[in-house]
Amino acid sequence: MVKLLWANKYYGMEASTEDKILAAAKEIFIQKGYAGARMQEIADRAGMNKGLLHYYFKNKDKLFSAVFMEAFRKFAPRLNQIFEADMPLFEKIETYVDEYMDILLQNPMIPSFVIHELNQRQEEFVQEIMSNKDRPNPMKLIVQIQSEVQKGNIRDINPLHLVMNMISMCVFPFVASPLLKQLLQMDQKTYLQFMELRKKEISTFIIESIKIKK
Amino acid sequence: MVKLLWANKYYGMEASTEDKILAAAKEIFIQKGYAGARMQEIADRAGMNKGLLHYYFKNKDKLFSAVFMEAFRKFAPRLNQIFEADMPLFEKIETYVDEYMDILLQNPMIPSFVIHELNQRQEEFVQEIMSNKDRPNPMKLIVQIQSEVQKGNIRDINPLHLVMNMISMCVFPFVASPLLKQLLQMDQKTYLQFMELRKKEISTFIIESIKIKK
DNA sequence: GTCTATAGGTAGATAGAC
DNA sequence: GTCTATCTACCTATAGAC
Repeated sequence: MVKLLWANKYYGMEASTEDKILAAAKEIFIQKGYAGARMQEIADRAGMNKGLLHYYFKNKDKLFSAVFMEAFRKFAPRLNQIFEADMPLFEKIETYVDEYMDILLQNPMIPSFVIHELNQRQEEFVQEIMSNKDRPNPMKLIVQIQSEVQKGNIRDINPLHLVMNMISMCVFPFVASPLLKQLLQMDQKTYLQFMELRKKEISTFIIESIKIKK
Repeated sequence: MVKLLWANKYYGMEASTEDKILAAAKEIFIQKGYAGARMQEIADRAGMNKGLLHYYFKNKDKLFSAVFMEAFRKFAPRLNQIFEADMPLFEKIETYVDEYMDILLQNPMIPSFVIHELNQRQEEFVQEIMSNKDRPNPMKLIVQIQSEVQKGNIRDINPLHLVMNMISMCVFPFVASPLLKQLLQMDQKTYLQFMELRKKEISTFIIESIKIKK
């Protein structure tokens, strides 16, 4: 029988064993990291026996890879679409921040997971991951910024730093959320509301910094 | 015999066993995290037997705590000094960015270590850490920004977001360095040079964003 | 204080019944 | 495909010699 991927989600069919494993593994790996995750805990979370994990994914490494690549690919496609869109710069910045923050609000723990696991591994591994076609690739945006600088439409700024600023201001509050929540004395709900308002703040902050003063 | 802490550093005396353990544990824990670190590997790095680690620090948890608290405290004191300094806002921003980036360049792996370990643990643990007198505390800076807004010396901006922007732009490039290095096709040395130049870029970026247009 | 040896527990992975 | 039982390796921690 050909399994339709969307069937489980849209028609209330019980998830396949493989999907249950992946869902459980995602939770545990993202929360505890590769080294801290236990196959037993993933099996418990999936409501099944440990042996089944090995039946479906052979070993911990392969199960982890499946989870990691899915997490890694969650961000790039939509962002690359924006990076490469044919759109005025200020509008593109606003769109980028809005959509990036939306994806982050829906997947708040993925960035720290991906970053930590990339930190753990050798440069060769990172190179392999980043040669994937689904990697983030801001080159088109960098060229567009350079062009706007040359035309005198924005102040003289190094495009690499501008892009790094954009990414940093969006992602860091999610990566460091336990620290920042405690620092600002906010609970989880308040912090998420704060992030929602932050979309507008970041866009304004960037545009005010680069626009030419009249 | 009273041991002088600076003796080992300034007079070339051989480091004490305890200091050797701490130095080795720092390397391993920061590189691999608590869950990924092995007592055996720390002992090997320190050039001694595993049993000695337990003799000096009782267990893995206590050794980790010693390393973690030292790492955590590395940043706060100097930054709090700047946060609370009696200094014009723009000058304070420049000083903050300069000095923060310097500490980061000297300790590039500590932020991802601290952030990951705080992510792993319960809110109670984070609260305990953050009630420490050596915690980062930007309250004075936030008040100062609010005051400058009210006086009309800078544009109307939410001080919490401004502070979050400052921290994000400084720290994130270190936390996500494997990813960003690969994205920008830089080797380690080039990336560090890029970070050195970034000091000026960040200060300018912030000040251009908040200053009143003439 | 420092070492070797080992206890005691837990992890990933496999074998084999159903 | 799914379960139980178990193997083997490894990890933390301790015991005890020197």
